[in-house]
Amino acid sequence: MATDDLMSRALDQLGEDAPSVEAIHRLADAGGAHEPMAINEVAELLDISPHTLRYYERAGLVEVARDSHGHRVYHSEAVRRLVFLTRMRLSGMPMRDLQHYVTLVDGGEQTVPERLDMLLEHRDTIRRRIRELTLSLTATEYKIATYGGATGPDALT
Amino acid sequence: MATDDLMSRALDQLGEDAPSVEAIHRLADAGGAHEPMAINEVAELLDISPHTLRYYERAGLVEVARDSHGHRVYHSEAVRRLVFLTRMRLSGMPMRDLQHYVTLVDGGEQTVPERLDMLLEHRDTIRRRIRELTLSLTATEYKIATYGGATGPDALT
DNA sequence: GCTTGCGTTCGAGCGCGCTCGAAGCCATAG
DNA sequence: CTATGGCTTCGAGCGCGCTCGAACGCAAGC
Repeated sequence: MATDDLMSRALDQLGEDAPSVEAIHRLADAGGAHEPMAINEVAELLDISPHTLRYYERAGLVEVARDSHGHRVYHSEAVRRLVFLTRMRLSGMPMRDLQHYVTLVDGGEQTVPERLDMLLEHRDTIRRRIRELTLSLTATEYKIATYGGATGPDALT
Repeated sequence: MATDDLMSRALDQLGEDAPSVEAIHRLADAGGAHEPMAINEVAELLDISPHTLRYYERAGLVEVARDSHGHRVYHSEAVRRLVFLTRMRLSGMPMRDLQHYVTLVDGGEQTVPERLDMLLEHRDTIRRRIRELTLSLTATEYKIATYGGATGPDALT
């Protein structure tokens, strides 16, 4: 009984925003070439503030070129890296780990195995988190469904 | 193609830990009666520290009785509330909101509609977060799968 | 020529959610 | 009888990830 509920709910979550299309679109974005961009454009693209972009640069996550006026110019390589970084941040990877990751990237091909390890571990972390949230979702929906029955089986107040 | 992948992955997430059983178990826990418990027992039950339990109490989230020595005694009502609170915290509800929620509970039956509103909104927040994480998971798995092809379509470095 | 506006650097500050330390009380073990 | 250990209160401190403010530069528009 509950298993079916959980299954259909999971499918609802995946279905509600036509996510496969969006996912493909984002992946395409990540791989595509960009014209050099100004900080505000990148900020809007990634939905973060220019402050945060400067912060990431200070933190050593990405190198950004300057134009003749000292203004930041984000080339496609920087943009692609930032797309990756913001996705990792959004999914909960700590700054620390991202800093370590980029030092690995700078370390060349021989660090590929360790980079893969990090990604595999992060994948598992995301999966755990999704399961955790799915449980909380189930509990919340249960409480919503049974609310008002103070004498009922909820009493979860 | 991608849709099928996403579906089966979602089902995997739900299936990996026999979650329906666990969910039912937790819900049962939440509704069941407990003997009065000491702070350490509650901490272990909820997998949080005694420090955090005292902090929640100071924050006004729960009232806890004392024994003759001034030590905390968690009756089943307090435990049930803490089960709920920690589940909400785990799923990302801010302390602020929980504080507001418990003041509503203290406000009596007439606050039930607002409480329900909060739960509905939180449910939507959890759903959004799950979708967000599912997207990041897809991207991470894609990167893992295509890693090493520096000339390939990934270039997500 | 001056204002407006967007960029720059740097360090400091903030909001959140804990987490800890100091000082003290009480009870049981040796 | 004393020491050990676990509880108490209280306020302070911390780690994270931004977020902001001050002081300044340059360039296009009126």
